[in-house]
Amino acid sequence: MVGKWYPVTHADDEGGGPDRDLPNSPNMFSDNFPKGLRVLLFDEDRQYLHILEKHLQEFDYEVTTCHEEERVMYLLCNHRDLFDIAIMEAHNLDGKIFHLISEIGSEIDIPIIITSQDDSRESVTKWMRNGACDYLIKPIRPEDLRLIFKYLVKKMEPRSVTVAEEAEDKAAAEKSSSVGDSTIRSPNRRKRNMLQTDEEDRDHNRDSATKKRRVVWDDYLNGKFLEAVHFLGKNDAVPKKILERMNVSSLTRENVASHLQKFRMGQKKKKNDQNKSDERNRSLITPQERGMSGGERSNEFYRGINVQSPSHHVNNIPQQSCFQQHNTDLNLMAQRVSSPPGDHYDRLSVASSSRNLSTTHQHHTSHQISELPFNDQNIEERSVYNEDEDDGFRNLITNWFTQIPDQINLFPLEESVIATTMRFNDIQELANQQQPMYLREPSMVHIPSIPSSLTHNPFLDQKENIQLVDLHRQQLLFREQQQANLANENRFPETNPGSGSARRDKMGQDRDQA
DNA sequence: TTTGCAATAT
DNA sequence: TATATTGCAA
Repeated sequence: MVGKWYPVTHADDEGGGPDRDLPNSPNMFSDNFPKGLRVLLFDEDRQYLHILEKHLQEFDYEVTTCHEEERVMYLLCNHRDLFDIAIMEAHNLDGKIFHLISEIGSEIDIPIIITSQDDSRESVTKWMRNGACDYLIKPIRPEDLRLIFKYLVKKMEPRSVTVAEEAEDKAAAEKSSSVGDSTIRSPNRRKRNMLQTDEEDRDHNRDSATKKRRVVWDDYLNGKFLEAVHFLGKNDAVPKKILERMNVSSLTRENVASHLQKFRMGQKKKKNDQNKSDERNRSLITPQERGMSGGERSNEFYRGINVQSPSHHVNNIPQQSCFQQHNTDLNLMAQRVSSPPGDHYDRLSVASSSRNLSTTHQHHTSHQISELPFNDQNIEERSVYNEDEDDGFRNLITNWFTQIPDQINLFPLEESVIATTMRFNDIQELANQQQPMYLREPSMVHIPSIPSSLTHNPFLDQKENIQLVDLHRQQLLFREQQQANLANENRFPETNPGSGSARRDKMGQDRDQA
C-alpha cells in the first residue's frame, strides 16, 4: 500500500481525482494522495495568507484559512480532527500559540508546520523541540508547500517508508526554505542535523506523534511549577504532587523531577551566597549572638538579627535591576516608617534585602503584607495579602515592580505570621516616648539566613531575607535582643520589648482611645 | 513505588 | 547550557 504513493515516484504525479477519506482511514493513502489534504493555514497577514492559500490550492490541497490567533487556537484545540496538517505563523516564542503547542503538543496528532520571518536559531530550535514538525522561513517557496504531505507519510507508515522518506527528505532539503538549509546554512545536509543525530532523527520521525518531547521550561511552565511548589509547601513539593498541581498533560513526573532537581540546586547556590554575605555582616552581630549561632538549631534563628541597624532594611537596595527606578519610592516609604504619615495608611513599613522588598501595611483593623522576591533578570513577585477589596495598595506595589498586575499572586495571609519592620528610628522613638511596648502590633523582623523550618514558606528562606514572625516568637526574639544589647554597650538601652514599650503610631492610639 | 541525588548523556 | 536518563540508596 505504501509503495503506491512512494513519495519520490509519486511526488510529481498530480493526476487522479480528489476523492479522499478521513485522515485516519485506510484510504488515506490512496493513489491520489496527497490530494485533498486538509490544511489548516494560519497567518495574521491576510494578504500573505491568501498567497499561501492559492499555492496550496494549486497543489490540490483543501485549505482552511484563518487570520485570528484565537480562532486558530480554538480550531486546534477542538477541531483538529478536521485537518490533516496545520501551517501556522509564529509570532514569537512567548505567544499563546507556542504555549498551547508546547503544552498540548503531544496530544495534537497532526503535524504542525511553523512559518516565520524569524530565522534565528533559537526560534527554530525552540519550535522544533516543542512540537513543530518543520519550520519554514518566510518567504516560503511554493515547493515547500507542496511537500508538506511528507509529514503525513512519516506519521502514517513509519517503518516501511524510512528509505523512501530519507531519499525524499534529502531531495527536499536541497531546494527548500525549511530550516535545514535556510536557517542553518548547510544546504547539502538533511535538516535537523543540527538538532539531532541521524539515528535519533529516524527515531523521532518514527513516532513523532507520540514520542515525548524535550520540555522547555519557559516562563509560563516555570511559573506554574513555582506556583505549585509554593502551594504545596516544603513537605509536599515532590515531583508527583507538583505534576498533579501543575496539571499540564504533556509533562511527566520525570520532567518535573528533573526540573525540581535543578530548582533545588539553584536554591542551594543562592543560600550559599547568602551565607557568605551573612558572614560579611557578622560585625553587626553581638558577641553573644555569635556565640550561640553554632549550628542549625533553634538558636540559629536569631543569628544575625538586624534590629540594631535597621536602616539596612531600606538602604541595602541594589542599584541595579528593577529596584533602581523605584528607589525614590522606597525612600519615601522609609520615611513613612520613621514618621508615620497621616495619610491613608496607618502604618507602612518596608524591609528590603539584596533581593527583596517586604512591606507591611496596616490599615485600620486589617493587615496586608506584600513580599516581593527578586532575581536579577526578572520579577518573580509574590504578595501576601489579606485585605478585603483594597486593590489600591496592591496596585501600588504592583506598579513599582511590574507593569503586569496579573503577575502578582495573592495569597491569603495566615494570621500568626504578621510582621512589620522595626527601624532604628522607630526604636529610638519608642525609647524617647517611653511608651509601653505591647507587641500586639504586627511586626516584621529582618533576619538574614533563616532556617527553613521557621519560615512559613518552604522556599522563602533561601530566596529572601525576610522572616515573618509571630508574636510569641518575637517576644523571645526581643529577649535575646535585650541580652545582646546589654552585652553590646547598651546600644538600645531603653528598648525593653519583652515587657512592652511598643511603638504605637498616633492614629493607632487614637483608634484605641475611640 | 516514590523520592532525592549525583553522574552522565544528549 | 538545559534537560533527560540512569542507577542507587533510602
